[in-house]
This record gives sequence, C-alpha cells and structure tokens, in this order.
Amino acid sequence: MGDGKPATIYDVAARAGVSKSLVSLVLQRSPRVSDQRRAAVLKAIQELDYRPSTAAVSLAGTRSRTIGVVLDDFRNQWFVDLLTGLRESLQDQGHRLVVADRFLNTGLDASPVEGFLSMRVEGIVIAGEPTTDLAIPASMPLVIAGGRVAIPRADTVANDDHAGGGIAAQHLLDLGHTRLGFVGASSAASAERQAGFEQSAVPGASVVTTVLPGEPTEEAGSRALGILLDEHPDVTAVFAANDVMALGALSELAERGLRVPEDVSVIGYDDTPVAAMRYVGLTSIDDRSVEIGRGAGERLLARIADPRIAATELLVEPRLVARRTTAAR
Amino acid sequence: MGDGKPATIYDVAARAGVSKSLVSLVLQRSPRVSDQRRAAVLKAIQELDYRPSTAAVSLAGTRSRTIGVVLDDFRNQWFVDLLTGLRESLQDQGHRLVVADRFLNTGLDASPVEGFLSMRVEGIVIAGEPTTDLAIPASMPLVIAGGRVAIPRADTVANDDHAGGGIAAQHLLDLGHTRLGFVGASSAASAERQAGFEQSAVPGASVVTTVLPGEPTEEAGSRALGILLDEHPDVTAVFAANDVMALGALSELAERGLRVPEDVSVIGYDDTPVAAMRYVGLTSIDDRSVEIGRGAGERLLARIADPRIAATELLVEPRLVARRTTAAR
DNA sequence: TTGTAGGCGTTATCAC
DNA sequence: GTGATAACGCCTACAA
Repeated sequence: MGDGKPATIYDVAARAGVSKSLVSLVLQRSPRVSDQRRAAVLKAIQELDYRPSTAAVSLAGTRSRTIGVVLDDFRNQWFVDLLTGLRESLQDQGHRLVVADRFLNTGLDASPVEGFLSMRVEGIVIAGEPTTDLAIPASMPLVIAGGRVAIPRADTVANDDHAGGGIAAQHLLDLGHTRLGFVGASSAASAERQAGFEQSAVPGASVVTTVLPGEPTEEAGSRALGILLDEHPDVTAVFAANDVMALGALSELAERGLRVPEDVSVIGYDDTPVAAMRYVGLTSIDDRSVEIGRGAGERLLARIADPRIAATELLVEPRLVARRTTAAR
Repeated sequence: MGDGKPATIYDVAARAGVSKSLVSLVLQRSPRVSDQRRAAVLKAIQELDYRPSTAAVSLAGTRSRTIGVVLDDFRNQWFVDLLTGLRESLQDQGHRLVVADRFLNTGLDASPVEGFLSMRVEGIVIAGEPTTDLAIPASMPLVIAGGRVAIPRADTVANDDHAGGGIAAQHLLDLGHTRLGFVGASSAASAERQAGFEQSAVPGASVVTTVLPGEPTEEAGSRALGILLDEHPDVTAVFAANDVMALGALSELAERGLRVPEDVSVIGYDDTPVAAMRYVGLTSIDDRSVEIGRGAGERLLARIADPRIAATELLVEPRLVARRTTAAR
C-alpha cells in the first residue's frame, strides 16, 4: 500500500457509495444507520486504511477528547503506575492521554501546559507537586495526583502519607524494634510521613530523627543517617522519607560496615522499581499509584461533566511491601 | 481571567484592528508586516491570552510539525537522554515532540503508531528494537534510535556495541585482570558486545562466557553468573551485557560472600540511572543516548526534507564510566 | 504592506 | 435513515 496522502472521509464515502455524513455517523457508532450501509463503510475504511484526522475531529467537534498529563520529570518513575490507573478510568470514555514532562517541548512552549492548551485538552492532570509557574486557566478542569499542595479549584488525589508513616512504624514494632530512627528532608510528604511514624511508634518505642533542609536525595539520605548514627549509635531500625533517601541510608550503612538487616533494618517509601530490584530488596511503603491514577481519572471526568462541583480531596491508603532490608530484632 | 472559550485569530484581529491574515503573518514571523501593526497584534495576543489551536494549524497548514516518538516501555529509562538529543536537533526547526509507549493509549489505538498516524505526524522515531506489529506506512519518514534491527527504508542510529565491548575489555586489562568472564542473553546487542569484548580481550587474557536464552534481566544475570562461577571460580572480572544483568551479577556475588571489587570486578552496559546511584556505583559503558537522539533527529529531518534519500546507519561511539565496581587486580 | 476568498477533514444541523 | 451544508480556526494564494 504505497499510500500517498492519507485517505479522508470523502474517499471512504466515494468508495462505499454513500455520503460523507453517513461515514461520520458510522464512525461515531450511531445506531441510526442501516446494517448494510454500515458494513459497506467499514469495508471501505479497511481497504483504504482510513484513519480519522485528530486535528479535524477536534476542530469540528465540540470536544477534543484529550487529557493532558503533566509530569515533573520522566526520571521519576512513579508516573508509570499512575498512567495505568488514569488509562483505566479515562479510556473507557474514549479520552486520549497525552503526556509531557517539563522539558519535552521547552523551546516551543514555556511549559507543558502551554502545549496542552494549544491542543485544547479537556482536562489536565498534574502528577506530583504543582509548580506555581504552570499558569493553568481557572476554567480548565484540573486534578492534582500524588501532590499534597492543593490548588483551590482543583481536586486532589494522593497517598495518605500520615497513614503510611504509621504502617512503617507498626512494621518495625512488630519486628521487635524499640529504638527507631527517621531520616527526612524538607517536603510536605516527608513531614507527614514523619508525623505518622512518630505517632504510631512512640507508645512502644523511642524515635530519633534527622531532617535535612532541601530535596530528599540519595546524598541527603546518606548525610542524614550519618548524623543520626553519630548521635544515636544504638538505633536498630530506620525509616526514610522515600526510597531514594533509603538508598542513601543503605550506602552509608555499608560504608560504616553495618549489615542490613542484621545490624540495622531500613524501610523506604514509594515502592519504586529500584526498591524491587533483587540487588536492593528494599522494604518500602507502596503508595498505590495505580489507585491514585484511577481516582484522579474519575475525579477529572466528574469535573469535566460539571465544572462547578466542589473540589474534593481523596486519600488513598498505602500498604507495606516487606523485602530483605527489614528483619526481626 | 475567567476565559470561556479560547480566543481565536478573529478575536485577536478585531482587537488589534487588523485582518485575520495579518495576525497569521505575525504568528509566522513574516517580515512583511509593519512594526506598528505587529506590535498591535502582539499586544492583542497578550491581552487575550491567545494561543493558536494546533488542530487548526495542522489542518490548514501543509504540515503538522509534529514528530512521534515510540517507546517500548516508560520503565526503560534510557529514553530520557534520547529525548534530550531529539529535542536539540528537532525543536530548532519548530517540531513538536509527542511521546507514547506501547500502553499509553491501548484501548483506543492498537499501537502507539496508530495514534501518531491520526495526528498526521511528519515522522516517527522508534526508540529501541522495533516490534514487527507496528505497521508503519512505507511513506512515513522513520528512524530507529538505539535499535539494531534494521527496517529497509529506515535510518538507524545506534550505539556501537562491538566497540563498547572492546572498551570494557580494555578497561579490565588495564586493571591487570587476566581471567575474564562474560554474562549475556539472547539479544543482538548482547552478542555484539560479547564479540567486541572477546576480540579485544583474548590477546592478553582468557574469557569464559555464559549466555542464557531469553531476556537480559536481573534474574538472568544472577543465574548466568552463578553458572559461570561454578565452572570457573578463578574469574576475577565480569562483563555483563547490560546494567540490569550486572545488577543480578552483583546480588549473586553478594550471596556468595564475594566482595566487589576486591574479589571480583563487575562492569555493565548502558550507564543507566541505577548504575549511577551511590548505593550501586556500577562501572558501565555509556551508550551516549543524547548523541543517539541528536543523530536520530538530524536523520529524520533529512528524510522528511527528501524522503527518497538512501537509508543510512550511524554508529555512535560509546565510552567508559568508571565507578566503584571495578578495581585493579 | 495589507486584505479577501477558498480550502483543510471532520462534526453538527437541518431538511428530505 | 440519509444526505446536503454550514461551521470549526487557521493557512495560503491572490488581489489590492
């Protein structure tokens, strides 16, 4: 099939011996078409390898049936599961997903949102913390997935960090640990996780913490744990604000000659792919990204249907994923 | 700005007191517009927060100025650097990048290519090995980035696996190792890397290999190294077909109580983000994804400009990234 | 340098 | 049921 220009409805109509309108009706699965003509049209579509032009569809139609997903960075893998959830809730309704991180079209657009606006998306999902420079029109249906910073008119669907911290504490208590440590950074999530951790742990154990200003990086994890161990060498279990910091903690422990989990148990947060690697085997708290995505999609659909509904906040319950880095005391 | 419907050129024209065409000319940076009118138009655009509709643009224009990038899976992080390179070479020409992995719009399209075809993209980049079920029209400008399976009419830009294997060997020889091992799987890349490795190593060292059928997974890396060490316990350095397998090798070594790099040096391939983590510190071969992306973008532009040019194959020279898992004998 | 008219491929609104 | 016909927002000759 050496196709020159893509086929149009006109081509299909001519080939099927019907009008352009009829083709359009078939495309939209209208029931008001005789089976005979429908078959003829479908046959022609097949033969011509016809494919509707999204440009023409969204220009002529009242809606673009497209949802834009803004990621902060393709390197933050958690979006993969989020997309799965979004897909589940959005594609049944025929919505197409378009993803972009902050960098994908820099040089063309100031922000990924710019591009989405040009595409006339019907709604936007922001994965993670929304940065203030996104400039999203007030009339655009919007949901924050995984972020805690609420934007007044936007729905929020996120993991329950406080509960997650509690789960981490309970796990360590169950294993018999009584001298616990927490390493964190200066983010809302870290603070929430810490609070939940301490609240659930304190009745049965002592908790010492080191919270470093700045991002929750591997480097920060190493430094924080170093400081914590220098002051409290008797700690037997450590909860890190996220997996990346936990990785930093692990390398710090290795450098100090401390074995994991024999000498110190370590638990992270987010259940990232790295944590699941056999070489790492990090016990972590699964933030249920798929669920978050599904919830976010549902909220967005509701908001698109009726933009005036009140903003809601949905918390998804996290759960423990036990691996090799935690063990009984 | 409670914007109801997005502004159109008509609105802009009316506000600036000019015709619609004039607005269009300004948008396209035409020099044949008086500074005065241009200023007026730009001002109106600002005030109305006008943004051209990509749908209308690609419908009316002769070209969509859009490039589709097909990823096999968002989990394979190497595409991140590839995108950087693609961006560098494509966006100067005003091309917009759209990415999709195999799953993004399943349920709507049979394959990501379907969606791109509907969008009337001007070209397609396939990241990694092209799967045969993609069904790309012969007339679509196409380049395979990072894959070795050539499609007749497509350009190929890839890392020079053979050279990379040689670099790995040379590194280990330089460190004084003489009993080398290789663990691989059944992929074209693995075979090439192995060949390059053996060819450069054999003069000065012995090489034993274990190649397992199937995918190059962490699990395969563990198994392969286990087999290799059982038969050849005297090996002091191991080259794995990729970082993931190397990770598997590392965990196998840990389980056997062998220290890295004191007892055994390990070197991977791809220089993935995981390898760069402090906790891992895996010496690896950088496949230069940014360069590959840049090259792929350039090839694609050339092919779009003249679809009849002969398909070319560009090999990018990889380079060593030495970290903690390799040391002198 | 500026304005006019036609068309891009599809949906939506009518008549028939 | 089916088929004209007018939008949709923009670009591109072409005319002025």
